[in-house]
Amino acid sequence: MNIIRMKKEPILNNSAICKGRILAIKDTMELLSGKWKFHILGTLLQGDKLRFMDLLREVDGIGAKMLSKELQDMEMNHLISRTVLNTKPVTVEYEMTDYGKTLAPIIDEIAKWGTAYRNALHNESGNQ
Amino acid sequence: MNIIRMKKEPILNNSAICKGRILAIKDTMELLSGKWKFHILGTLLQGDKLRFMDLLREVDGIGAKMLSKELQDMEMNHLISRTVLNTKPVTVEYEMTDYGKTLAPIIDEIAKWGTAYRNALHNESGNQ
DNA sequence: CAGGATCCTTTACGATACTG
DNA sequence: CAGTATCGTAAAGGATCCTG
Repeated sequence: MNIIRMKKEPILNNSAICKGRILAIKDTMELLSGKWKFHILGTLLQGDKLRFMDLLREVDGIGAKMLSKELQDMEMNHLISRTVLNTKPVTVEYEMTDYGKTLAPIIDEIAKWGTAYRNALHNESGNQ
Repeated sequence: MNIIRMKKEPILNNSAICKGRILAIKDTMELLSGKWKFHILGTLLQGDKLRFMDLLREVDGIGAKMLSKELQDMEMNHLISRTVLNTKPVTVEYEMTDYGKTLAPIIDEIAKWGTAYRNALHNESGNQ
């Protein structure tokens, strides 16, 4: 016996109106999740090639394991590139890809916000 | 004997030039860390007040526990406000504070990037 | 409805060693 | 130098039940 099921469309209430935007945010943050991605990207975006040890020093507080993992992660997503040089011992350079550089506006906004508003907490008025 | 020491300035190589910027990024991300903050903020920024259950539905995938925790966290940082209404049973509304709304440019950039570039991965040229 | 309490599983993260 | 391996802690995340 074939029971015909009403093809129940997903309810499109107000919630769904700007769903694309929310999906876009989710998508982006999937690439940038984790405690260190923005920090690393901010560092790589301000100059050029950096070696592993450079990053270990510049990204304050990160350990080798996390740095390694985050770099691999972002390399897989084509945000940064990894170049091994024929020196001895080997030198490895990391830098932003062109694709990764398109993240600059995001990082810039974050840096700008941090500069402008972090101190705003001090003179808290009745800002609720 | 006074040995005149060259007043060795702390080495200001490229690393230190934009240190403030990096600190600003770290600061900002401290407020926005976690898997769900951007998602929740993006949702709250696109409309007005939302109740707990609304957010539970809109923020796709989050559970009650995490939502509760993230909301408390952001309320503590004055990014959002929580209002309890005298209904029965109680209604609780969340919305962005004026301070929280200053995050809009960041969220916008993230949403914009997600919309523009998430599909870029499909037609990968030799972008390396 | 808006959550908190409890329990349990899975990642995330960190410190310390060790290798090519 | 540029990592990996190993181990241990902390936080994320889910399920279920409970309360005002």
